[in-house]
Amino acid sequence: MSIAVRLPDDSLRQLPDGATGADLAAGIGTRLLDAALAIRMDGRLSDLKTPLNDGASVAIITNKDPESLELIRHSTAHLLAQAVKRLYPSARVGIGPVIEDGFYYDFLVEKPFTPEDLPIIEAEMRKIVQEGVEVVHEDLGRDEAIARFEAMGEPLKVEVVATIPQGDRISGYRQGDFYDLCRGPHVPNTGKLKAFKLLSIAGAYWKGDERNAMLSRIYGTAFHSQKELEEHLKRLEEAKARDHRKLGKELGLYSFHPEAPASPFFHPKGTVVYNELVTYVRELYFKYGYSEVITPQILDVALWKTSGHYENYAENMYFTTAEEREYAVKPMNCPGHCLMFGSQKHSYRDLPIRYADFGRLHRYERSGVTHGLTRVRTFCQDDAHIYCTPEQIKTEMAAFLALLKEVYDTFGFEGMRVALSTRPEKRLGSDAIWDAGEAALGAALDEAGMPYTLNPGEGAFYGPKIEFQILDALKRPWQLGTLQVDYMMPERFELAYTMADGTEGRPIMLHRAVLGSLERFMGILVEHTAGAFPVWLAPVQVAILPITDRAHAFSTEAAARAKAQGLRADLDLRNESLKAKIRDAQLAKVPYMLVIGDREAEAGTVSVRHRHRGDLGVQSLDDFLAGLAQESRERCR
RNA sequence: GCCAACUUAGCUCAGCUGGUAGAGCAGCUGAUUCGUAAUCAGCAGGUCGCAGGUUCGAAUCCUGUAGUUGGCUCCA
Repeated sequence: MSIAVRLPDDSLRQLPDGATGADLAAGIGTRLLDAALAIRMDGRLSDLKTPLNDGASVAIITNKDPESLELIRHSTAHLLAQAVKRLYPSARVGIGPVIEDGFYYDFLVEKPFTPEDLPIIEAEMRKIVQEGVEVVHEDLGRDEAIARFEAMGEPLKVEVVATIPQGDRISGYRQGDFYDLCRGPHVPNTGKLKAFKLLSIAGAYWKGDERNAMLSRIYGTAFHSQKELEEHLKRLEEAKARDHRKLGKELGLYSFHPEAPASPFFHPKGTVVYNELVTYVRELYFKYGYSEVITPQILDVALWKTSGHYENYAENMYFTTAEEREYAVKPMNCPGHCLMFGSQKHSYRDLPIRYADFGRLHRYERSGVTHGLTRVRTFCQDDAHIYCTPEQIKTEMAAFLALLKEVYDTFGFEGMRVALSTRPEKRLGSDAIWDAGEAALGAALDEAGMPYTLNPGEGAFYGPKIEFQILDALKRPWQLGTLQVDYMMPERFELAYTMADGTEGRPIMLHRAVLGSLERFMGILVEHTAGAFPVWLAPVQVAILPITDRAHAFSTEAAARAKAQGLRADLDLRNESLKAKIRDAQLAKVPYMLVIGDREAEAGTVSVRHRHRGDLGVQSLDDFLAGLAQESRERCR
């Protein structure tokens, strides 16, 4: 008996019955057998030693195939578990999946791991690699699997087996003294795992649920080669160097204080950036027909009961009492806007009405989840609420998309992705209303030709939302903009407008933001630009550096003239060498430096240096200032 | 909130197993007047996050507390 399989180049190959992927690879060449990690049979990844089916299409997976990276990481996770079990026999294993840039494995241990354990575990892993332990697949019956893991004293694995749907195949893998429940596939031998590193320790709840036991998680990563691993570690370093918390401190932008946990203090330089962002958004509001409003910070709880926040959002709100009356600090602007809308009669001719509000919001976030500027307890949004008729949703949405694209283009954010978040468990309103809202957003996206993914259950309590995600300079994704339809709040506040036939209609409310929170946006922007803001945002746009005090008079004049044009100039009259002044300006990431010595002071010129492009030569002060003003005005990147 | 780690001068960090706190940079003073990433010298600066405890003695050990950091299912 023999079988035939089809190779990727469409050739057929005859093999004896029962032959495996390894046999196939060996038949083609010993070097291929050596490089082989797994096979893909009829589109499905499988172990190298899987028996081949007659007539199947089979490809040998090696390091060159993209799917092999995941394979290696998964097998490295197992290698980690094996090493841990050898070193700490009492440890119970949880799960060990592959994640974005590596893998993790969770363990139930009496004493959590410490960072000092990592090198020890890693050394044991290398030992197992040296041993070249064979990794063997085994099919298991459900009862057999449960019995086996019970016998092994692995309660978490037993629990996992119980969650595997009836009818699914259950399989285990043996590698020497270690046995694990796993879907696979895996590399055939631990000797194939060459480049890996354990990175960190973290506590993690079993199944991510805080009611469950806390496990000790070890994160690691693996690559095909040491070189790729090192490159990856270098990228991590780069990201660390751009960390907005570090740069914010170094550049004097903002600080945090225990007196106001997770609440930023913007220093003068950070405030310049912040205000420039607001100015920019204001200009766009003018262009796109928004009206800015100002609303109170603290409002009676009665309002929050009307809006539904009291029932659905109270755990994120701050409360306060005065004269025995209970108030809440606003976590959102929308209820205030509804009061304003409702205070006047509106005609269909007035709609849409777009209220924009930079009001300061406070939201209580659990202490463990705050993070620098990106997750804070007080912030402002470039927030606006659009009251419109049902027919106007589509045009409003199209206009919003145009606004969004304009803004993201200004900052150089690319790779926009869109997600539609649907009804959460905790919500207001009937299913019919949610059906309508989700359908309206979906249809609007379809009409705009924007592909999107679904985030089931991630919507706001008052309505579904669209979230817009971009990629920064390091290709990391960030969610910025959002657009939400809300039928509920107009209903609860009994908002109305007079329709053409004289009867009353209920407006639809759209919640939307482009930058999202200004605080968070600033953090993202610091990382995106590595702190080197474009001229229009730079706290100091030009540093004026006299070489000797003979040049002080002209330098002072240059600074005054820059200031007269609305430019932010810093005059460095310190008794320091030019080199030192340049170094300080470079470290402060000032876009332009003007070197002024005797020659320049004499001729009324400046020697221009750019923070990235270096010495740009001499030009007249007027020409330089005109160019700088233009670069700032046009918001060049 | 939970698990773990961290918290020493304005900043970045030393300070071994407990024996009365140190550097660089920044700051201040003075000298130097200099051409594209740090001129030199001197001075000053900390009740070691906070509160208890152990000890003859605590930055160091223990307990509590605050803040920060890494995480808390991209499902065997």
